[in-house]
Amino acid sequence: MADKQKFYITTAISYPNGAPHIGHAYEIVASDAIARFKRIDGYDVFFMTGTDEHGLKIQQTADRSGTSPKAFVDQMAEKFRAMADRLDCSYDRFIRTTDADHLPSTHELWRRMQERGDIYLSKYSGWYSVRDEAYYDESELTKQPDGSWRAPTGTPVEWIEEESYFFRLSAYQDRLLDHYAANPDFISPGTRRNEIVSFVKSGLQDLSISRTTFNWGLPVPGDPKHVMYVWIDALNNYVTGCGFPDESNPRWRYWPAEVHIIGKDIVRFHTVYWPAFLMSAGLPLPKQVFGHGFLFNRGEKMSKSVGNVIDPFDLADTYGVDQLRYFFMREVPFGQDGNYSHEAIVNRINADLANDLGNLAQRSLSMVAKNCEASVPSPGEFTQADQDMLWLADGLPAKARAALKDYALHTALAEIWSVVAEANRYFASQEPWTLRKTDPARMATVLYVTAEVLRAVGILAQPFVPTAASKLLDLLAIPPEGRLISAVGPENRLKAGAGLPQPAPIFPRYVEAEEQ
RNA sequence: GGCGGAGUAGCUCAGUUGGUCAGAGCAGAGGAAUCAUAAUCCUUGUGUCGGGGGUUCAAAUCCCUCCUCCGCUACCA
Repeated sequence: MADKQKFYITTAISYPNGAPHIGHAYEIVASDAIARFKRIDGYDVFFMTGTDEHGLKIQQTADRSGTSPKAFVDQMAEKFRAMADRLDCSYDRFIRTTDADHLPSTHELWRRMQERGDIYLSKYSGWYSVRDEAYYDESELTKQPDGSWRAPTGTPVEWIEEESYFFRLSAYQDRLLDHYAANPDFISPGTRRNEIVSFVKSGLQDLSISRTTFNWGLPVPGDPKHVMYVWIDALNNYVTGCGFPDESNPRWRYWPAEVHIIGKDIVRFHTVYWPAFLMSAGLPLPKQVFGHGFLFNRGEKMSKSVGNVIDPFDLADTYGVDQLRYFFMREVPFGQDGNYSHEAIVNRINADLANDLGNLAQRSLSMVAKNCEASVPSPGEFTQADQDMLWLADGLPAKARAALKDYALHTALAEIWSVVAEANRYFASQEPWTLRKTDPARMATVLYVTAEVLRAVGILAQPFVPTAASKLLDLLAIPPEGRLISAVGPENRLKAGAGLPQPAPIFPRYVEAEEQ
């Protein structure tokens, strides 16, 4: 296994200006499922997530709460890490842009871009709204009766000139377009790709990459009154995590990343700025950037004013971690926006998890426990129905891999659960409870086939519902080494006679509190 | 305004290169069974495939046009 293929996957690093919300949870859970899938599919996976801790807003929030920026982010980063842990996310590194190794790494990136001649000192000027912390184009402004100007948000603006370092982004327009053309999958899904191509074609301006108006950030090498502006600092985390610039670091081999999983709102930064920075620094580009959609609460964007902000910890407590993970990934086509509601989550939990899979495991394994001496039953000759059922289960790895190739997590789950549905049909049509009295040998075969299907389903379900899937595999007495995707299929069938533990439910039904 | 995407059963959506493509899941209705977490199985959809026009022997699937919704259109992440 020394020649395992590597797979490096990242989430965006979160800005810990406020508590983690459902969007953060969604992104990391999906990324985790991909990472877990690749691991059990034989890849050498490096999965990184973390927090982006510099910038004006953090500094201001820290000021407001009467603490230092560092103390503030220390506390906030812990919440994000705790969320990742609570959601069973198997990150290999939780990176923080305040980590000690991020400064030398980012300095080196800067130095290389500077060496390339892509960084120059100039003045950044424009209409700035202090309240919005944003610059606006003159065309966006409206004149007030008193002659002053207002931003589209209604806040006052003033003309600001600020010394700033610039990155020669304009020089990369053609190279970026060439790269998009040569690597059609670089930006995914396709609709995001269209937007970016169109944006780059419309022309690129150089990018302001330093600020002097605040100091909570990484200093610019050789000019410490400047701090590096967000994107240099933030995006660079992806190579810092691999040990950059130390190419002898054992993790350096993970770069370039196979995929950056990010929200659709930051696609541009990851598909225009980031590759341009890397080209400038002479580093290889990530293979793909995948922009997922957003989750809305009954069609409404989550916002504090509407009061529909949902705490991921509460969701996990209410529904269960596996259940929440399953809902996120099954309900929404990955890459598109989706909705969540209590009803939708409960429906998925009860219909798919408790009824379809949980109950299938329970009804079949309890028959095994009662009628087959609590061990894997001995199958007789397989009928056509048995064969068809087994073939469906055996075909799951190929289908799941095909779906994962495009990160179509919802499709992978649909494929797995279609086998579960077929297994319920098989079980009902074979009526093992009748065979128990009329033809016990045939009953054993049916139970064996069903157990085999559960084995395949359990293996494939691990990335999505890790705890429950592992419980299911425990019930089938599958050893750790038998839980890889490669173990699905005829070569590794359950061994008749192997002892099995007492079956126990793997997915409880969700019962409304008032009904209990 | 420009560029792009989408409008298919109550809901969420599949529908490759035009010819069982009019579908799936959920919800609803009826029935069967009782191994099981009152779970499961079977049966059940007359939908103008957004409107109109056109190409074709044949279009949800190609072309034109109109309507509606959405995304992007740079330094807020």
